[in-house]
Amino acid sequence: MPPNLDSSRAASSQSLGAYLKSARSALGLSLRAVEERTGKAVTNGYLSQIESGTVTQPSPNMLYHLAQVYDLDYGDLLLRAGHRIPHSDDTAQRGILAGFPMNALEELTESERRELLEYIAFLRSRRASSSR
Amino acid sequence: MPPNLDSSRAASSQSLGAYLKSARSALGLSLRAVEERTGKAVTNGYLSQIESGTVTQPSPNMLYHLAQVYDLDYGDLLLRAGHRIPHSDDTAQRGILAGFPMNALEELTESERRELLEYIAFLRSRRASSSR
DNA sequence: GCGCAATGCTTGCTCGACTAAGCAGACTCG
DNA sequence: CGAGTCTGCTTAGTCGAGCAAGCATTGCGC
Repeated sequence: MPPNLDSSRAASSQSLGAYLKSARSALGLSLRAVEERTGKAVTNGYLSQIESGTVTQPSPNMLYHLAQVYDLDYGDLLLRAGHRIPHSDDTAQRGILAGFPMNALEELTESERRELLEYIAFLRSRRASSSR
Repeated sequence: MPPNLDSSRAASSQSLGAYLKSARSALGLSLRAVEERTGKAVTNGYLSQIESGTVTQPSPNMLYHLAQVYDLDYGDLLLRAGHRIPHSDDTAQRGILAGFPMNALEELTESERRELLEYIAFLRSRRASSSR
């Protein structure tokens, strides 16, 4: 559960780093553990910069990954980073979860899920080494 | 109301510039007129870059100003620019299905996704053969 | 014709997000 | 005592957003 759901008028920009740091230590995760769980989307060095305030306004995408790992409210993080968030009404957001048969995942056990994540990480790392 | 509310299956990255350009010409505004109405937040040169596709991912703040001037849906612009938007109703939760961070799936390519499905099939078959 | 303002557009530059690679220190195990 | 690993952290460098200032063209009134 996100400790803070207030959202309208968040605690401005200053606290983002500290907020994320406390969230991480609350989960007892190392910088590299977080990097791992974001699928390398957020590197440990960069996370260190965010927490120390060297980087003050991470991109929405970065914040999204962190929100997932820490189980925090994404919109709240956006606000803390100084981004505007859309006025809530409906909003579509349809095609984002690229057509993937999600029910295929539901039956998996914990350990299987973990294996799967490792496999995804493998896919990602394989691609990372080839392109770019 | 935004002239275009279709949005399910957002055409993502490529169309943002053209979309904004048509929105502007629909209002009969010049680049500098828009710059003026955003309070200089979006300069005419930069807007030209966005419309031509030279800049592909303007920051949320820029998009917000444009949404204001053109009277477009801010969240929709965010999506078209490739930003994630918060699931407003409640919490991130949505991103995790059965304890599985779906965000891990989103960046995969078609072929990778297919590989992944095969791997899931393998997990399932392995379990089936053991017992249960 | 000559200005002159307004149009869209380009271009050199700054600045900050972000990466990749490394660092020193703390800890464990042989 | 190493050798290895894990921790947080730093730093040189790349990349792209965003700006200031200019460009060429069009169209107006004189």
